[in-house]
Amino acid sequence: MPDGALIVQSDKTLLLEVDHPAAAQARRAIAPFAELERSPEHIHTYRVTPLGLWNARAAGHDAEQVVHALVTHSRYPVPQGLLVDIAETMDRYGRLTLRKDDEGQLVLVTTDRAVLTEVLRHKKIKPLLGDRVDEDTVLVHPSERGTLKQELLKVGWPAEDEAGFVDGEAHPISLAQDGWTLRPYQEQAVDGFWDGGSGVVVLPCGAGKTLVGAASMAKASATTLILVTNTVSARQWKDELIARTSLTEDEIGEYSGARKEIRPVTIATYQVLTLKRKGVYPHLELLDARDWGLVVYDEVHLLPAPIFRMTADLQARRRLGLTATLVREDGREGDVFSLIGPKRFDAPWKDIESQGYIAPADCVEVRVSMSESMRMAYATSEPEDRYRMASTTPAKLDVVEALVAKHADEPTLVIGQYLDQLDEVVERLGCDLITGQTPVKERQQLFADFREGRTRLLVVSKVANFSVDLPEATVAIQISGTFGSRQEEAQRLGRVLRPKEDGRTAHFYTVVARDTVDAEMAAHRQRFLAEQGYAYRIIDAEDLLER
DNA sequence: ATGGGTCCAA
DNA sequence: ACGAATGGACCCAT
Repeated sequence: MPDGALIVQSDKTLLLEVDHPAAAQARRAIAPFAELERSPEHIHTYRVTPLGLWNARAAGHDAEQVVHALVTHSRYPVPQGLLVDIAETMDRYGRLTLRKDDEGQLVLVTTDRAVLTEVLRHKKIKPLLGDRVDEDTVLVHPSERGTLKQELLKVGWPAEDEAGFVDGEAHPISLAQDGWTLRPYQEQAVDGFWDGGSGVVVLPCGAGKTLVGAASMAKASATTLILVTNTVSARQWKDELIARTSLTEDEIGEYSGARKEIRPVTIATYQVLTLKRKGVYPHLELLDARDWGLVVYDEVHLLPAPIFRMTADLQARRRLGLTATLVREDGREGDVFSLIGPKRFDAPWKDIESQGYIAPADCVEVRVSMSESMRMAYATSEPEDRYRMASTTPAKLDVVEALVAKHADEPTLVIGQYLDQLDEVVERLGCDLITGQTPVKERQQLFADFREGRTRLLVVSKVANFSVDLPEATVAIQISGTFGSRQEEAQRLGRVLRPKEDGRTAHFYTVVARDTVDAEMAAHRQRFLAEQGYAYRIIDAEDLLER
């Protein structure tokens, strides 16, 4: 009898039977190269993509390992064509290599003349290349190093970049030696990045990405430019660097709208760099203000498009990308691969959980039925109004109340996207509310009340996605969210995953209106977490309310 | 110089 | 395809 957990199909999809005893093992085996596409209750669908295979390749996996993973877990004989295809795709990475020749010139060399000939014929690639040195070698203008990698990836011949980096201006940085050490996975992440030279480290929220950055800076011991999404995060980086490294306050500069300090370590917001005036970028000078030895990109999944363009010109500098999820809602994963670098380290959330660094989580989707009148209104409404209508159905309020009562003595966050809906929750439950309009002072006060246990229930809007100083909770109840955003889901779950002193399980609820677009979007959002091995339980609101 | 408020882009 | 939050510019008051 065939009994693997996977069904491997020739269209490059993999079907994983979730309740199979070896499902977890199979999921782990395919995670390095397959992306989860759909995750309903029983069968999850993964897709094998070229980018996934190349990331696996860059991480040191070879085709043999990928094939082995499939063959081991497959229920039926694996289609031969697929195996051939996988081997061929993986083999495409590294046929072309960027490196420095003996005279120090940047060249593209190949182990396969036909490939070089093929790419030379591409209209977009030809102009990026200089004279042909010999049959297997062609000159590359240093300024086209990034663009060339982007274009080569697009035509399916991603180049391995071994051209190395400038050291940049040296600056002594060491990790503080006062009774703490990097966690093993952080150490591995730093080594993975350093050996690769540039690329992306993927770690869950709260797993200490900043420390991976700090340790990489210590390894480089060079002037460093750190790019972050917002000013709160900039301040956090600064505090953390002062606490955990030999760096002092006056060695770290802030380059934002308010300040324009350029110091050996400079922390800048993406926005200030992307600011455009009459068609030019006035703050681009920052990138050349110093001979940076390392550029750190925080939250790579949010990297704005203009930064990609600027990064194309920074290919000679070491680049470290940090993120909780490589998924981008705009599909520019390929540009992250070409311009920042391949994935160098990736710790599945479940692995970090089993080591006790993040709390175990119980994820539940609660399905509520809309009232008859709401259903009629929904059925006759314009498609553009439907999402909001379903998301904000008043029936959700009863569920929130019941869940809050069920976890009466635990710190609980209610998270939603529509301010009116949040007002209703506050009215019903009589608790505090934090939105974008809440002044910073008041926010900090409310955060402090919650953190120190004076209040146990807090309703928050989308600020929850951004604000780094949101206190930890053990229960999060999500009542509405951005159109199926996977990374939002990841952020929000991250909010409750700080390990609890007593090893307690965190609870993550998503309240969804049955038979509506709300439910569809929820399914889409949950894809990322399912990929990380979190199983959603689905329960009926009616069952919850009876008890 | 610093802190607040309003407006705007994406 | 939407509503909400953001950082930054600009302006004004100390």
